[in-house]
Amino acid sequence: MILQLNVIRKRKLRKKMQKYCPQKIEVKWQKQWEKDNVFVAEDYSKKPKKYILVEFPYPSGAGLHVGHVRSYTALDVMARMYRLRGFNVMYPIGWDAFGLPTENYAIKHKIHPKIATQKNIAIFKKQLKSLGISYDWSREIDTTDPDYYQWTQWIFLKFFEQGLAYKHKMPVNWCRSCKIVLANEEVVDGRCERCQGEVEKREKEQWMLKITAYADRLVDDLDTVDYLEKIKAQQINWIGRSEGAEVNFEIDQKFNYVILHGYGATKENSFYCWLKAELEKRGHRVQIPQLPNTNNPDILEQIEFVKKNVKFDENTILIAHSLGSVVAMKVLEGLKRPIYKYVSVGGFVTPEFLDNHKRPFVKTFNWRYNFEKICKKIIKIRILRDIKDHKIPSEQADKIKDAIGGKIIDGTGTAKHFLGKLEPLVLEHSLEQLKIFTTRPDTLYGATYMVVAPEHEIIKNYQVRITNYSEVEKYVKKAKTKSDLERTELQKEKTGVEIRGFKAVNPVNGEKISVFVADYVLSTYGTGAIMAVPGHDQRDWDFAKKYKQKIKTVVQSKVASKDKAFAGEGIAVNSKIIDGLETFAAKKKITQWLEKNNYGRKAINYKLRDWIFSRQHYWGEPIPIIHCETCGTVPVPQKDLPVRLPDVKNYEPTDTGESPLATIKDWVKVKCPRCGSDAKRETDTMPNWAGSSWYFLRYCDPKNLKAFADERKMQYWMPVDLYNGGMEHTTLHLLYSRFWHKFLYDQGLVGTPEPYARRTSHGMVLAEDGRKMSKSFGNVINPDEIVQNEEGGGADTLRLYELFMGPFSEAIPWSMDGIKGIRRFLEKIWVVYQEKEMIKCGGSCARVNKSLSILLHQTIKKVGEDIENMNFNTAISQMMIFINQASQQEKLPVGAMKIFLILLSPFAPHMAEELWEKIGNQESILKENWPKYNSKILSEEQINLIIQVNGRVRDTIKINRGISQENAVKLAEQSNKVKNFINRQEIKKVIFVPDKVLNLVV
RNA sequence: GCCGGGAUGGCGGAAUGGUAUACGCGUUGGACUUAAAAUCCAAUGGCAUUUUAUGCCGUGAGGGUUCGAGUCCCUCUCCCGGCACCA
Repeated sequence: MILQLNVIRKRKLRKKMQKYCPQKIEVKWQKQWEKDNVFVAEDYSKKPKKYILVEFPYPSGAGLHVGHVRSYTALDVMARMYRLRGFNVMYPIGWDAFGLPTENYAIKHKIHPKIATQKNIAIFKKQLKSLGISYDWSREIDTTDPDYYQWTQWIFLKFFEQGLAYKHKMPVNWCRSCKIVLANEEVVDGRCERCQGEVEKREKEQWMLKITAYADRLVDDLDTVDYLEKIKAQQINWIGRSEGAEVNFEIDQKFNYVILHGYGATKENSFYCWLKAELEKRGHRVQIPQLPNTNNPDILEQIEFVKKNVKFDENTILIAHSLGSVVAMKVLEGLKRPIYKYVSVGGFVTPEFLDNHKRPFVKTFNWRYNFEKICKKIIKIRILRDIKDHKIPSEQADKIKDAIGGKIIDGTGTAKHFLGKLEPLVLEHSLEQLKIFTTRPDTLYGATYMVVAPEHEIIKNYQVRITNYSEVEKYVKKAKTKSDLERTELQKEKTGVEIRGFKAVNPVNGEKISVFVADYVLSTYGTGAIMAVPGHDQRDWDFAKKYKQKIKTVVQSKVASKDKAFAGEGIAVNSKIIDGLETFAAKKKITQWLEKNNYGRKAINYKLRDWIFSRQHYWGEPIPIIHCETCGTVPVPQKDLPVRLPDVKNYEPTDTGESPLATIKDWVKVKCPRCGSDAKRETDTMPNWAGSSWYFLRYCDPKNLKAFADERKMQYWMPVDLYNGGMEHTTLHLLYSRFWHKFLYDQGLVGTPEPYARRTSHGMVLAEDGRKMSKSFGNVINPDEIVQNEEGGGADTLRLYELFMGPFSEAIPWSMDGIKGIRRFLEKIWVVYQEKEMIKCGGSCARVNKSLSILLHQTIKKVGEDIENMNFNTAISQMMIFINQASQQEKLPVGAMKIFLILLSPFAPHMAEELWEKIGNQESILKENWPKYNSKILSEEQINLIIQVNGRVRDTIKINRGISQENAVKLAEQSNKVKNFINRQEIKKVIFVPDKVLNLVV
């Protein structure tokens, strides 16, 4: 009878039950949420803030990828949970829309990239909304919006003001097919990251950002943030800091030195005496003409004097201090044949001193030069600047460099204005030396030859001294025409040519050693020259064997081998001053020795290069700079920002490598903001990485017209509490944005040194065949297909599946069968909530169903903890366990089932809302609180105590938690199974882990 | 070569030093059905057995620590990711 009644009741319920139609309920709730503005983050709310961020997408024509969905839903689950836990959550989204794919699309289809971008954004937006992700759409940003990119330009100008954005002529990576300069980061295995085309080297003037100035802090500050270990490791690896020493090897050539003193100085005063002595000690010839009227100089008189009394030739090195540099330049101007080197020590070219009034000669001097002529008279130029100089403004060095070229060496004199009794910097640059970098200064005694890169300046500079120049030149030319790809592909066999005509001197033992040119030495790392220690470096060993150079052992090894270099650490041998020392101590001691004797110093080198910031393309932020013939490089004044991208007929880059902007004459032509004369705009644009380097700040205050973001708002929201993105951005975007943020921090514009408190990465979603999803393989899954599939899909199904497929940070192949399982799970929930009888439990669900209640609290605990640790897959498993048990009950306590819906709501928000409504709630589930678990209920669970004999499981007994060891042993001894194994032997030892295991050792 | 992370059923994967294989997929059997699909129930690491219950073996390989090891230590193999002639 009762049975029959149940059947009738069930049938009635079945009639009432609706089919699960995800499409219907999902759209319904999405509209509702939008209407109620439920996901808008409130500035300055009293609730604790939580800034959750995902990398904003590039709105490509291909639409949303299932990989995007994985990252976005994962963080959506977190955002939704934190809201339920009472946090003021900001979860924003926007568009990183400048860049090549859109430009290429524009070229192909003759559509303005702005229009293509807007179209793509609309598609992405629709797709994202169909997933029910709880973004705060009111903070949407677009990097291509002039209101946005004016601030990208503004920040660039800050870099420029601080000297961290500079123009530099350099060999750059040039992609032949994209016709674009690539950053080092965009070259993968010598090929263009985008088109796989070959990359060649071209000399070009480029805008650079001085990220190397932040290298140390970018490494060190990783200790202050919570990033996945592998992300930290990759960043450290990429920056590639190595500590070692710089060592100078003197060249064994003799030179004729001429020293021109400065204002008020004499031939005998200290500065020159020490230098003369040092140079003569080394066998060089030194002349110091005493300039006439040193306290009241007349420039013409001094020039005539020098011309008359000094003989210049191709071996002359001219060192001029202070006012001597003015005389020197004038003398050089009039020379017939070039000298070798000019060293300006605290020199200047225009009459701007810090103590102008004390200098009567300022007015009498002729300050006009013919720089072109001067340039032709010098092969090598060094400009030494004392950054603490009290007489000469530091811009003077830059002015000399602008006028005649050369290299500025910044340093501090032992006394101001390089007037000390021995100035190491002056000595170092007066001498002719090869500077090298090594991480193993302890092997210096084992250096038996040296190698310079084909690009090294010594080759050009020493043309007249190199006896086999044509052979060397041939090798260099060949090496330079090789692309990076060719150079690395042919790396097996090392090649090189000995440079004849001079030798280098090993400072520790005075040995004269040969210098080679070889392309296994890179011009871009260290100093472009190395000391070769074939005994302890495999590359040098290979080269030495081929070119028959000596191999010396200077570090003792236990694993001595005749056909391999020993590169490990050990005891120094055959190394006079460091013999017997361990590597670490040996390095320290020899470095100290080098420093003391002016042969070198401790040094740090980085693999990281400065960031090439120019692109010769249309679809990017114009670099806000104006070139004026009289004023030079002038920043666009802030009131003229943004520099808008003009419309152009043709988006293709020009064959000269200039941006298409260069073809718009009206746009390029502009008045100089400083002097008002005709000037030209910079036509290069910024790389794709610019806009994304600061976008997380703009979300704090997306509509601000007066600043990139309001200080107080940033104070409230920053730093980002959780930032998730792909591993592929670890060395590019992540590093760049940390760099920008640190720079802004130094400028006092943001409040924290690091932008992201925690950084995680999602694993890639692979295709079912285990390969990458790609159009060319035809294995791409479109999320729309899943969302719109009525029978087996829906947004909730897709969301859950993407999180259930495997550990969040690992790459997992897609599985259509896996989706089926998730949809079944959702259907099961649907059925449980409609078919089962819900019992009111008046505060205690445990009274209605104790075991389900215990399971519920286990589930509350596990789901909450798992979400925080991003173990979404196991959180979902736990919910499945709960539903499986619930589905086997006739009657369910309604309180427990409500709580379960709250747990489910971050994962399957639409279903949770719908069922929440169906079981009779008026208000949205979003207004609920995240449940807390009750540890008392958890402790009431009966557990299986494992009984082991000699460490092997023999039985389990059901017990209440908290059983004592005594009682446990008593119970165990009653078990027949256990008795058999004890077999009347004596129990020697009892190991008892409460509530887990009892081990009897016999 | 260097740096990181891995290796667990037929598959995706779970396991604070304490019952290895949770959860899902698949497979097999059963129920429902004229039938199929869907759904529901049950079984599902291997081997052995005159005791169907019990034993033994099992987390890439080999050693070790421990009452007890997928988990810790040492050696090695393979796979994935990053860097790479970086001195």
